[in-house]
Amino acid sequence: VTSKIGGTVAPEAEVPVDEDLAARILDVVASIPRGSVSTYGQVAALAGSPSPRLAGWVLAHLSDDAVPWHRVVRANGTPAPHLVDEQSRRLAADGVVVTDGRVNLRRYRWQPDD
DNA sequence: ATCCTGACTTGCT
DNA sequence: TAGCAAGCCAGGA
Repeated sequence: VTSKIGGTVAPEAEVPVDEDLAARILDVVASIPRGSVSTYGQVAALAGSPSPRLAGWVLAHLSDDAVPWHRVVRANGTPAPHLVDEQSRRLAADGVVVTDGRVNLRRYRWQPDD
């Protein structure tokens, strides 16, 4: 399987362990273009993560300034409760409209094929 | 070892 | 539209 992040990836061929997996997750998030958003599930799928929770965990613990974590929301378009404020501001700065703490995914969802 | 919690999803009621 | 349960992974008590 090919990933547009930076090379080829084998989701099921080999056991993707923490570091590589975490790195892939961060890469995926880092590749989300400004003005678009993605979901934990989508990020997990693209990175080959077995669980969306892991994507959340990685962002919560291993993200740095180079990672636009604010472009990742939950499957229903709502940010996690404790960061709705900050995230909403950052998204607004990206040009993403957030109404009632919610993003219209049908409109802003990231299509890796762009 | 068990139970609980957390930047989650999906499916079924 | 809303609530609930089951899966899922990492960590802490």
